[in-house]
Amino acid sequence: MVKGIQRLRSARTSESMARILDLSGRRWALRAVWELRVGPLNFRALQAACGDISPSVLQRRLHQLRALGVIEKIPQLGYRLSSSGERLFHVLVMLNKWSAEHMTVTPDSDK
Amino acid sequence: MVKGIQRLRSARTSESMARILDLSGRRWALRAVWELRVGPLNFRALQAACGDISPSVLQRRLHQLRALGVIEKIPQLGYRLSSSGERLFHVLVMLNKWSAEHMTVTPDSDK
DNA sequence: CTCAGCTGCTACAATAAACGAAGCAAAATC
DNA sequence: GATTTTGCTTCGTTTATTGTAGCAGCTGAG
Repeated sequence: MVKGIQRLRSARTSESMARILDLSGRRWALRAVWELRVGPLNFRALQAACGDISPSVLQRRLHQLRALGVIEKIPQLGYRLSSSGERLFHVLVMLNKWSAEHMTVTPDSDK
Repeated sequence: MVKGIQRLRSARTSESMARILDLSGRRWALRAVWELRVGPLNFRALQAACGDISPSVLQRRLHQLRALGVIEKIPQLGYRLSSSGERLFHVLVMLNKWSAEHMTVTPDSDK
């Protein structure tokens, strides 16, 4: 293996980037944000939108997303994206676009 | 709770979107892509870049990312982003931007 | 008012995923 | 040829996710 070359490039991952990448790496986190794109959803509707995920995980994710200010709980309607969440949603729109362009032909295996 | 309203809005999540959201929901998946932004990294360098994650998870993620055509293994240098991966990286650039703008002031709790 | 149904959650046992340390064979370097 | 580096694999432990059940509070119908 060519030596040294791996260490020369840098530009460290920022703290804030590491944080959302971490949250994103938890199951259903981004999916929940994505499902809220249509407008406020209550707990059970959101649960259903994500494909009937376990309420315990959903509850946990909602707490975490609220802690980050991505979503907010509103009295009569359940949960909705905050303005920060709306912007995160914009990113997901790009991800959606990407997925449409690059994941059409892959019924690939896992392992 | 206001009745019925939850069911009126729709626009289902596409299959392809559900797929990357699922992969994204696995730990270190996006982080690995992000770390490869600087250029090819070999296994151990990538492992280190992600903060010395477990090699077993990394190995699994690399397989999954390769299965999706996001990264590719190159003979002497290890792993690098494919052209598809580069585009996914563009999405992550936006996520990075978002994180810089919206995660500066939150040393928030989890649960 | 009363009752059934819906709601937001919580509890908990079971399964799956991630961790982390150790190690190994092959390739690169010395 | 010995040593180091590399890409993994294995495996026992910890942590996360699942799925089912259930409960207390609110809501709307009668």
